[in-house]
Amino acid sequence: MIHRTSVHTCPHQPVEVVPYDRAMEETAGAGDGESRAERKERTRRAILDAALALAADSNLAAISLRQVAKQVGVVPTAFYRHFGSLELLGLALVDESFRSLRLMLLDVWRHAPEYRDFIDGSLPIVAQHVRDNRSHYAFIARERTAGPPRVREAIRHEIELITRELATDIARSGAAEHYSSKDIGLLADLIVSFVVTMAERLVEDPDSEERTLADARTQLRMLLVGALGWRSTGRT
Amino acid sequence: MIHRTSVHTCPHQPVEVVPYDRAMEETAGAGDGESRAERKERTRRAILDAALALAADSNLAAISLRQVAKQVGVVPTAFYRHFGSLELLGLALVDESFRSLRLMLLDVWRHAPEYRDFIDGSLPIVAQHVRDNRSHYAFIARERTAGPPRVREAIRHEIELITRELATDIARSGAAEHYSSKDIGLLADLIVSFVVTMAERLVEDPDSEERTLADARTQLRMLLVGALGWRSTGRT
DNA sequence: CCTTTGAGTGAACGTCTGTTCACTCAACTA
DNA sequence: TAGTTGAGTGAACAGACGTTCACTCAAAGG
Repeated sequence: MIHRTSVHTCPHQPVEVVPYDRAMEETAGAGDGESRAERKERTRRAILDAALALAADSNLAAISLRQVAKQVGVVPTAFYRHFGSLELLGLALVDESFRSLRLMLLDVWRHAPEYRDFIDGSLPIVAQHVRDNRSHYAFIARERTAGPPRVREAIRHEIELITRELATDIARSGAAEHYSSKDIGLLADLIVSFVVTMAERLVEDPDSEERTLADARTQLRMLLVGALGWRSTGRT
Repeated sequence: MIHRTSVHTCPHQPVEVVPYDRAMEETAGAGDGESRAERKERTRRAILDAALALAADSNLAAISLRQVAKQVGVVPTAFYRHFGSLELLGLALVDESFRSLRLMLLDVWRHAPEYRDFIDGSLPIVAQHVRDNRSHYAFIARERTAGPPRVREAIRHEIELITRELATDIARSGAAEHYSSKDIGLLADLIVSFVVTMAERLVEDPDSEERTLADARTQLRMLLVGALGWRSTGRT
């Protein structure tokens, strides 16, 4: 583990997550009509958020169950009531991230039947979504290559699903009529890979969003204008 | 930290690195003509290799100085004689990885003046290099997004240098005569990003190398045939 | 030859780790 | 209303962590 300070005592630097303040709730009404399930869900959320925030400074494999618990304001053992391990927590975060992402993509595909619209209309929507869910995208970007094997696998699978969906969408749009279905898949993969790279950059350097986006637009146009003029050599 | 076992005692699973066996050397001749500097360099190498092997199971931020020392067969304090911290060790690994990578690229560019040669001739060379230096590529792929900030920055910078070099090479080759210099830079970035993605896949799933390579060749052809027919709109 | 150097040692420190266990006590259910 | 359930508690454990310090003792250098 790499410490940020060179001293023994790690000063427990404050993270953005608001600690789960049990005292406050109890003084302010002694259980103001909050059901058991609601309270459990609230703690679960607090754990997810705390893990997301703590992992942001390094990564999932480098944080500890106890750090998460302290951040949430709960005793370490309470963690096990919600997740069997940090790895399972990671899988939950993958799930959560991609659920939101898929909803966004549905919206994108509804509004972009043509590839030109795709470039000018969709990229900003993706960028907006990255901006609104930075910590989730940062998590995906990191754990995609550095996470525990099962987490990596889960992310890889989700991205593959999206790629397949894009492929059927390209086929349906008729923008690549002369492509074999295999080559449509490769084109979709090319586009998704590119967008993943772009998202990584938006996450890493949010201040350059405008420039990153402008460059990406040009690059995507190079890629598509070219690729769609290309002639597939395979059959079906 | 995420443990691979659910028990207290971590059984210290063996890694491929041969432990630095001090006893053997001393019994076998009591210093068989090895200079002080040579011995130091040998320990340094052993530390680098041990860190590379240990990080392969998770990542740099998740391994400990003590694990590395145990793997090398040396007492924890000895580590400090070679590196001030795990982060500095990481920077050394970045340096080492890219030194080898740059030599390979020099070779590629010398043999590929035309873009068609680039696709059919260069991709296999890159793939070969990934195969021969898997642990280094795996390290770069992971730490590029999940490493300590300074390590991430170092990797980003190295990749940027390579991109610039490719851009001047494209310009010199005259393959994109109608491109503005800025757009040549964007094209180079597009190609490098693509190759990085391909390298990540070769690392993650070495058994599918042949298929990954064939797909990448098709995709790169889509990208280049298209992009080089594209018309730049900016001015120099 | 005698001195200096510096890679590697080994004990010690205070802290943090994952996991166990028996427990409390408010919300739910019958 | 009495009984069950289960989220959260708090102590305890054995071990791993980074870092310090004074040390050894062979190679290097005068």
